[in-house]
Amino acid sequence: MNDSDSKPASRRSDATRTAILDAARERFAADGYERATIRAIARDANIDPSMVMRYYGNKEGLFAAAVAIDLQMPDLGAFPRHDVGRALVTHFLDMWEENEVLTALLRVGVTNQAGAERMQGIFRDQLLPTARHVCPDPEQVPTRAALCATQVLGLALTRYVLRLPPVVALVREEIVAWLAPTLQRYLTAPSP
Amino acid sequence: MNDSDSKPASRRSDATRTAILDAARERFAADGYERATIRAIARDANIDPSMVMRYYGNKEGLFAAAVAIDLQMPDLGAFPRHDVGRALVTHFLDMWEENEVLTALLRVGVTNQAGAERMQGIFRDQLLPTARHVCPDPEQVPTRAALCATQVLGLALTRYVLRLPPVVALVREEIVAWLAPTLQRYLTAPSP
DNA sequence: TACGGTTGCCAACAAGTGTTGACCAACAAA
DNA sequence: TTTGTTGGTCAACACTTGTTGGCAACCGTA
Repeated sequence: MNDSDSKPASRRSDATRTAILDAARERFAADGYERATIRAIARDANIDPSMVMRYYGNKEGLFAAAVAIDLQMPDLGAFPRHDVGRALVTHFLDMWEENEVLTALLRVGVTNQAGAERMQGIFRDQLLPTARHVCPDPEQVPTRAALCATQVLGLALTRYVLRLPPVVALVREEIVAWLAPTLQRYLTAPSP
Repeated sequence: MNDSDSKPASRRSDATRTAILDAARERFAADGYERATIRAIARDANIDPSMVMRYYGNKEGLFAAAVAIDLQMPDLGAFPRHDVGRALVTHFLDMWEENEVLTALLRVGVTNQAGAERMQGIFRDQLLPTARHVCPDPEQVPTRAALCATQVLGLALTRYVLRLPPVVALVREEIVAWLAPTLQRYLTAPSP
């Protein structure tokens, strides 16, 4: 342990490490925290369960390593003001459909305290700063960003987790057309 | 087992039975399906775990008995057409805050297949028929009801489960003021 | 009184969990 | 070669889970 930062220093076991992370992401996304067992993850990664412990300490450490979220929020200030709602929806749809990690975090956030706190952190560090660039009154930023979160997470919940049939049936363009005005209003409309 | 229906036929053990159900509701709401253990529920109800099995067969039976949801949906046709959005939000806020069962079902729906299917059933049998009374085009009813579900469940998720601070901080009037127009549009506005 | 059913507790089972330590094979540096 | 480090497996640990069957106390009825 001489290189404690900046240099990953490729190890011979890197393949195994990433195999574990991949399997973990998949299992956490499909089963949630409790039902995603270390044994099942190890089986998916074709290694022994004890390797998971060696490389990631314990189950919480594995989860922390597997689920690292970067929303890659765009600069909403760069869009025409009347278009930020649409920009937000499309961005979130992109994120969510290319990346099972978001579903994993949502599932875990519901059953696990640490997961819930992680979601709070992502909201605070990634969504809030973005909203700051479009909201008129800085004092209203948390409220408006929170309202956007309710709508976006509600869509993710019903579409990717609960799978309500009519929500699953919606095509991308419909979602954008319906949700964009909602987010637009939450972000920029005068406070009611 | 001679009275298989209609007459509850009060038993001496009724107090225990309802104590179990109460404890079960609380635990399912707080912990979700997997982490709400029968032992913990029995401890809360001050009885032996084996009693739970005797009265409710198994854990799934207990969940089915504990979580029976009646949304008590109002007849939206009785409201002025421009007011159905507001009526929906206030009704759901009432339901959700007086009744921990809804939070229980939401938590379980995320981690348990049977729970998810139960939510789909509630949507189909209780929300859909209500929406039918306000939507112009019957063909659009599922879509519009589904959109309402995304917003309402998103609020419940972020407020009662994830507890995002700015969502928790919202007072009832703010929620109504912000969400009513959204639901109103999802229900009655012309399809975009 | 005796008796059958109900209510309840206790102890145990089998299975599955996260986690640990002993042990072996391959490799790299000396 | 020898030595030390790394990657990996195996078997077991301590514990928790849902679930079961036996047994004692109580009840209303006959």
